[in-house]
Amino acid sequence: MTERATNQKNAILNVLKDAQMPMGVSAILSAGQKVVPSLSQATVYRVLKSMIEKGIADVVQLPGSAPLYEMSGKAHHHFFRCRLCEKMFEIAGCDRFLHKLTPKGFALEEHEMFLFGLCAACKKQS
Amino acid sequence: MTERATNQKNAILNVLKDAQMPMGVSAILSAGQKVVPSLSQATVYRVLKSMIEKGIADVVQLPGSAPLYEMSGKAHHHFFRCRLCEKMFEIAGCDRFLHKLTPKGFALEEHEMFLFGLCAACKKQS
DNA sequence: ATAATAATAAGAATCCATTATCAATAAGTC
DNA sequence: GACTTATTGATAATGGATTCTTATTATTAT
Repeated sequence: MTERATNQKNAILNVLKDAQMPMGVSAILSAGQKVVPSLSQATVYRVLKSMIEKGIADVVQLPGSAPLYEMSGKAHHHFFRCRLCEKMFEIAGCDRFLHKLTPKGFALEEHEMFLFGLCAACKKQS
Repeated sequence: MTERATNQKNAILNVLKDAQMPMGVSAILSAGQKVVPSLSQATVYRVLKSMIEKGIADVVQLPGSAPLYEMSGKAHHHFFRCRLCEKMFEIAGCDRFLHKLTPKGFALEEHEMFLFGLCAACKKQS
């Protein structure tokens, strides 16, 4: 038989679609359980894996943390994470800078970049 | 009593001093065992931890990999890792670019950056 | 040299993220 | 509705990195 549509898959898909930032497995699990209370961690891992294989979702690897997940299809971007509220903000426009940093004769193929600090809201309060 | 000088500590220190790039625990262990054959993994962890606390060594966290270690005291820098020979090359001069990417009102405090691709030598051969 | 004890080696234990197992459940076909 | 089997839930198992334990070794003060 072919692949089946399930409430669990839909729940996880919608969680990621509604997310304002990349989410980790445990956050996806909690959010998904609000829709499908029985949702289990194993299913989150299974469904995420399948979504990534299909190209529906992408992995975001922060240094020293477990991977986060987001819907794919966004333009290339990076993240600024606020140290206080922990929100993540998308950053674009890296490429024109990075090539200038690449040594002569080198071929730049991929890159990772993360900015950390205070977002505008948290900066005001401090 | 006070801290003692040991061959193990010296070996690990020298391994890091001689290193041309950040090293992982297992690489440090192998290199150290050439000087002190009995050197154990636990000691590498213990000594590295102590070196970091003292500010002698720094941790380099690549996304999705175990941490690497290097001597501290270097000017701020990042790395370009060649996908073929796996060597790492230091990259400097990021700051002037990164502030331009930071949104208005945000305070940029820290950042991580990694470049991947081909180094000049490997690019020639391919 | 000797004694006191910091440091080590070896391996067991822990921790965390992820994967595997398998009986129970439920989507899709008839 | 009944059947086939993909999917799930619960939990055990795994893998890798790191820390703990303990008897042994080796540094340093005396």
